[in-house]
Amino acid sequence: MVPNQQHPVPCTTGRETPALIKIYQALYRAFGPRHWWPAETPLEVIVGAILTQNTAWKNVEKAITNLKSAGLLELPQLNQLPLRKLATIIKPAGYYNIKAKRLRALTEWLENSGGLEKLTAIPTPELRAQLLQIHGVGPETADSILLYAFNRPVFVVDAYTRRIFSRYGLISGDEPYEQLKNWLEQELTPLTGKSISQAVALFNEYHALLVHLGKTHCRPQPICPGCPLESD
DNA sequence: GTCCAGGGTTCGT
DNA sequence: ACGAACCATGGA
Repeated sequence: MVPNQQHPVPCTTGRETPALIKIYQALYRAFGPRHWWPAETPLEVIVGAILTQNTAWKNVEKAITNLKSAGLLELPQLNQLPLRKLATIIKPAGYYNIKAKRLRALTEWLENSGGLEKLTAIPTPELRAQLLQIHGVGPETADSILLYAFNRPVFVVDAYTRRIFSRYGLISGDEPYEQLKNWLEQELTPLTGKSISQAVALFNEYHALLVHLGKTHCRPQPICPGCPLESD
């Protein structure tokens, strides 16, 4: 993965600090940098993005370990591996039959596009549109890939994002995906200065922090005991 | 045994 | 444009 070099603290000169930034700052103070996405290469990010669909990350790690130790976490090898074998190898991640097909759809796209390097030249809206065409790639998976594999400034909306922001009254929680994504990007982008890489760094860290809060405090039923956001 | 996890597709209304 | 069933493993 590409590290986020710039410390993603937005400039909040003028006016009152927006709630979205106060939440971000509270999370960053409480948890520190999350160093997302936990992967060594963009391809590993992409594979992980499919494998983690509605699945605990712990199980994804086992599948990725299997792929690595078999030397299959490279584009040509992964794309040529028979679907039956691929499904067997990623079994711990669950839904292994559909996920094998989804991985294949992605690696075929990568091969037909001339590899990850060529795709770097494509503008974000077009790249996002191409990703959404791929079978098994929905909005959240596409945006995870755009942000964490291609370093594009998109906000990844997931269940934790909805749960946490709605619990604090910022949203109702049942808004359409695109609406939430656009709102978050429009609210946060003006606070990130002019550089795109700063927006990338903020979106990267913010999503990672939301997931960490969600996993540790913000499950569906129980209410957050000792939630870091309560003391602000 | 039941519920949930870093979703998406398909098929009903 | 929504709602529900479906996919499947492993941990709590």
